[in-house]
Amino acid sequence: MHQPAPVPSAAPRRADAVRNRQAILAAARAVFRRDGLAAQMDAIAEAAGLGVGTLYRHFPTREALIAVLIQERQERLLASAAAAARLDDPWAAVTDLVWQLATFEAEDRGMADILAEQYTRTGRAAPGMAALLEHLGAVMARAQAAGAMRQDVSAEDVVFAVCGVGKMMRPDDDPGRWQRLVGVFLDGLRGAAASDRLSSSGPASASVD
Amino acid sequence: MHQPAPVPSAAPRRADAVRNRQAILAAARAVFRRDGLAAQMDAIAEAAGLGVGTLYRHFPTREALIAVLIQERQERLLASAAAAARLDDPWAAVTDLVWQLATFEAEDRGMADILAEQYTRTGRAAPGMAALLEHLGAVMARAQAAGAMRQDVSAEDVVFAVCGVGKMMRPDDDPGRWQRLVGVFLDGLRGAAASDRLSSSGPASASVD
Amino acid sequence: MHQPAPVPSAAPRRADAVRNRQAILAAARAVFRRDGLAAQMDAIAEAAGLGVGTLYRHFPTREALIAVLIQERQERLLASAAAAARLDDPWAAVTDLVWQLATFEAEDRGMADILAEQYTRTGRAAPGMAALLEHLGAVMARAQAAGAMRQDVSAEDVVFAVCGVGKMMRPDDDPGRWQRLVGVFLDGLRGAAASDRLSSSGPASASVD
Amino acid sequence: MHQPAPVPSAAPRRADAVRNRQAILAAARAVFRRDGLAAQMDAIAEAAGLGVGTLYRHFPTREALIAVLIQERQERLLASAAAAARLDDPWAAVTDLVWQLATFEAEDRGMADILAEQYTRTGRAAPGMAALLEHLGAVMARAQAAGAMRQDVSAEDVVFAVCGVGKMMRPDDDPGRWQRLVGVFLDGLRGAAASDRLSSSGPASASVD
DNA sequence: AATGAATGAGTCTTCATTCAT
DNA sequence: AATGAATGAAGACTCATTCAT
Repeated sequence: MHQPAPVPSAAPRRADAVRNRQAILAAARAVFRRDGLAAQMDAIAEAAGLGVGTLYRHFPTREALIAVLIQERQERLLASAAAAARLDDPWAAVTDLVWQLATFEAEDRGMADILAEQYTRTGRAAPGMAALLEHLGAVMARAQAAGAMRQDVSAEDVVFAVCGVGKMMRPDDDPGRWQRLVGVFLDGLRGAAASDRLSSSGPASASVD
Repeated sequence: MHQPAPVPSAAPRRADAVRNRQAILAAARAVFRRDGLAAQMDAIAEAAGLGVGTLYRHFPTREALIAVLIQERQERLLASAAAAARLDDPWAAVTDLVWQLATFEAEDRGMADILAEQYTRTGRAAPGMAALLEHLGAVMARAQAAGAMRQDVSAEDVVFAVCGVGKMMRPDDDPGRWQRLVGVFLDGLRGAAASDRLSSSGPASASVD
Repeated sequence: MHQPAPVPSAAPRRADAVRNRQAILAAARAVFRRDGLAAQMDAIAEAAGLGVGTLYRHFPTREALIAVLIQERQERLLASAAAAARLDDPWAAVTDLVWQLATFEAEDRGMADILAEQYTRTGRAAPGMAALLEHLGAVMARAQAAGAMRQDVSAEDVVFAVCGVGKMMRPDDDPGRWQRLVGVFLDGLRGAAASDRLSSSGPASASVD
Repeated sequence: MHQPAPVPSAAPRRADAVRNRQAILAAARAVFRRDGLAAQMDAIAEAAGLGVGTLYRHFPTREALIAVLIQERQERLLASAAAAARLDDPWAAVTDLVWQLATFEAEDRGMADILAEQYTRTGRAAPGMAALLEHLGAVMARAQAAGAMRQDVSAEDVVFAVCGVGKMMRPDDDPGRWQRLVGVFLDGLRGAAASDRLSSSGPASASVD
């Protein structure tokens, strides 16, 4: 049983490299959460206990680092989303997925900022977001078909709303607030379309550009 | 015997100055909307067709400019809020005020960003926000007393939610989306507390920090 | 008795113009004294109760204003210098002139700064300074011929020394200090050359570039 | 068994860094000497053959750079001052110290400018200056007690006078001038108080503000 | 491969000077 | 002739990124 001669490029000193990569990602999450999007590369490197050079060896660009951060987190989110989609009760699947998403945002507010920012602005987060929207879309379709959910909202709408809540969260806010608001939102989502209700008759004479 | 109108109060050399001040404010709104809070003074000056120096003559500081922007808009908002508070129907007063707020955010998305960002953080917008919260609080208390609205949400909660939607808006989004979402939110807000409902049972096993 | 038809260019509204020019010069003196050389044109204009534009009508340049300031003051100084030069006693003429110069510096420290700065750096103050040096030189020659003063110092040396004291003065210093030091300096100046004295044997082993 | 010299204390990556730090300090001295206090950071960086960023890495602020410059030089000065204070002859100790100070100013005229400017104003150079004044005060007290020096001058007076000379010096002046003037000053300082002498009778009718 | 020093374009802000009113 | 608003070239400082050790 021969081994492939120790290829120099492939995966040398994997232990170190992987450890460092993880350290950087962890530090980046922590620092972004603390300082917001304005966090500096040096701060992240220091938090990781590494030099900036090492950081740049792993991530060629600030943007690249952020992209990976998004990617990583989305993977976890997609897993929960997939799990939620497997629930039997159609409405329960929707609420579960929404709570997962909101909790995800609450767990890492800095990332939530980035996520929302990027999602709506550029398409950086698009691949993962597409998958999320697919799951959510499927689950919502099921609930809407079962008459358990308003017909006039899309998966994009729901993500938009939850990201909005996520963007408003601050590290030391009472988590009760976002939980209350997600509850309100889900309540509004349940039942028939809103067109027959007074409250959603829309902006009266508002001049919407 | 008419005089060539000796302008009464304080308006010296105002033909240009006032025009330029308005040009700067307009440009600032536009640029902040386009570039977010990161917008640069030079960009604003250029957008206004003026030199940076002129910009600094009118607003001594970046912060000062932003503050005035907030101030200006808030005055308009507070007027609508006061009007909404005068409506007879308790629930109508709530929905009207919420729609006013949301429309306000939609009209100037860049400013909405700034407002939301600052509102929760430093309180740069605090004075105006306090007045808004007062109006909203009064209106909500009336609706809640009438049993027309959930008891467990505060005025802050509502502003938080609407600002969240505002922060997500982008200049070329379909306004239908935010209108739909505000409608959903208002629906969720109506009626008794949600504690007896499944949907708002909260994050199941979520690890909320 | 006819008047020359109101020539437009020559000297129109002389009253205003002269008054303004004086106001500017007075303001400049005051402001330079207060803020040092860093004083701004706007500050001077404001102190004069005029717009910057008017200031620039009278003095095309910051430098020009300073030059005139120097000029003006030098004229006064030169008058005292000429008077001192007319004293009978040779040594008294020297001390009187030196005291005049030092007092001049003390009266307007901002100007003293400017004077010293300009004198040694550019030749801006040169014309007036030349006259001053001539007076001082004549007076010193007389004293030196009479054996009442060291032979090895020049008029430039003396001006240099007094300007040095002038540059060190601050608006709220005790005037006693500079008076004491000028006294010391004059004492050192009196009598025969210093080459035969221990104290002025010069820097021992100092490495003077 | 020799080791590859594990440098003992704290000197990581110092080959370049230390060299650059020295280059910056040297450049700063040169540029301040040439341009006075108005010297710009960019000019210093360029003179050092480095980018501005590097300059700011070593000295966080313009002020910090100046402070270090002062500090560095003062240490050398204080050493000479201490040495002068140890001389047996009281008057020789005074003259030696004064010559040291003057030579110090002459060696780095830019720094002399800064020193004098700051000495009387903010006290940026205060700590070192205090030590200098202490040495000088001790030495002067000794000389005055021995009747070798005027009683009515303080250590501050002497520093003031020498700084004045320092401020007037320009890079290409003949060093003979300042040496001559310091000699004159020391001559004036020697012997009894001047109150019985004509020359120091003070400004006759001068209007001292 | 890791380090952190170096880089320099870009940011906010100031101020002497110009110019429309 | 007076005014003060407008101008824009600097100046101090920051920070993502590169590179010598």
